[in-house]
Amino acid sequence: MQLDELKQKFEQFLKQKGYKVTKSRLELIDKIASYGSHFEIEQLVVWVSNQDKGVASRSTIYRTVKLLQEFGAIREVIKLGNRTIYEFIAGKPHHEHLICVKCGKIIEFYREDIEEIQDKVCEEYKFTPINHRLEIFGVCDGCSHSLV
Amino acid sequence: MQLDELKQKFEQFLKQKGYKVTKSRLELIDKIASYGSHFEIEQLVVWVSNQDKGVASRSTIYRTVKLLQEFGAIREVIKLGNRTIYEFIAGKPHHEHLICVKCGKIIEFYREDIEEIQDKVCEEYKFTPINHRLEIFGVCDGCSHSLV
DNA sequence: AAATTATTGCAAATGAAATTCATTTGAGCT
DNA sequence: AGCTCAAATGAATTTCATTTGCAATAATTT
Repeated sequence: MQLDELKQKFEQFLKQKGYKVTKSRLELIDKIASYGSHFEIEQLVVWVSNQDKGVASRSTIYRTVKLLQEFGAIREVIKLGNRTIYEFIAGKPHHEHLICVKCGKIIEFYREDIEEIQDKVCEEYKFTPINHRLEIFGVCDGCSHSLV
Repeated sequence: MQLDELKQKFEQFLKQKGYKVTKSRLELIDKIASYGSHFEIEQLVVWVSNQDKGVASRSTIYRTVKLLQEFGAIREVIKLGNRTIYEFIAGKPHHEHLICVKCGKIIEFYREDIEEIQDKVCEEYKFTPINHRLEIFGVCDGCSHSLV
């Protein structure tokens, strides 16, 4: 999906919810999209506030991230200790994560068969799934060869 | 595994690490074991402090939960928002969770095939897994019939 | 039993996230 | 364009879970 298209959809979403289309909100989509796929809010705050003009304050960033989650462009993907890592998922197919506990590297993968098994499990328990998250913590190839 | 056996192993663990075997530590294992399989630290703090004698203070509980994680008797299983739900896993086989977002009910399940697929994925990425967590959020059978 | 070292409990500090509130801005209306 | 009003913003403050510093205490070591 094109970023412009996404922004249009976000505008629609906002209007439909009775929210307002503001500069901050639209600019934040840009910023988040160009930040890279995974981010933590506090990093984003620092990064955004170091940019030319103040796109948005810390509170607005927190609020907008929530909105974007509601909209579905963003997802909380990794929760490790007290850190929350978000991911920009707009238009991206669903996937899971391998997280290197040494260097923090994040590897994405997708397995249709895991999805299918989950569906079966949910059916079995008459459970209606909304979303899921599979986090595999471990050591990546690079780190397993390093001596540190 | 018997609780006494577990406590013995925990003592060994402490000694081997150069930590001390204290009353609080041993009593906290008892308390956690009898609390039920899933718990949040704050609940535990309240529950424990309402018991006869003060087994341990809030800080000691936090510190001991960390120790027990290191020892392997406890695991952080669900992270939702800013809540962390722990599980007493000593001697329990590995499993994943379905979490009802309406009533908070937690259903455990285990699928050998999911484990196998994960191993394959890790092999593919030359990733050495340490642990993993699959959380499926959704609505349980009971809640999907309720009108609330 | 004295010496050594880790643990405890309290209070204070931390840090992420939410919230308050005065001010500003967007959207609809004329 | 100007008016109105509800919603959004920014700055500061608060909340809440978790962590930490430190003096007192308890567990090991000798």
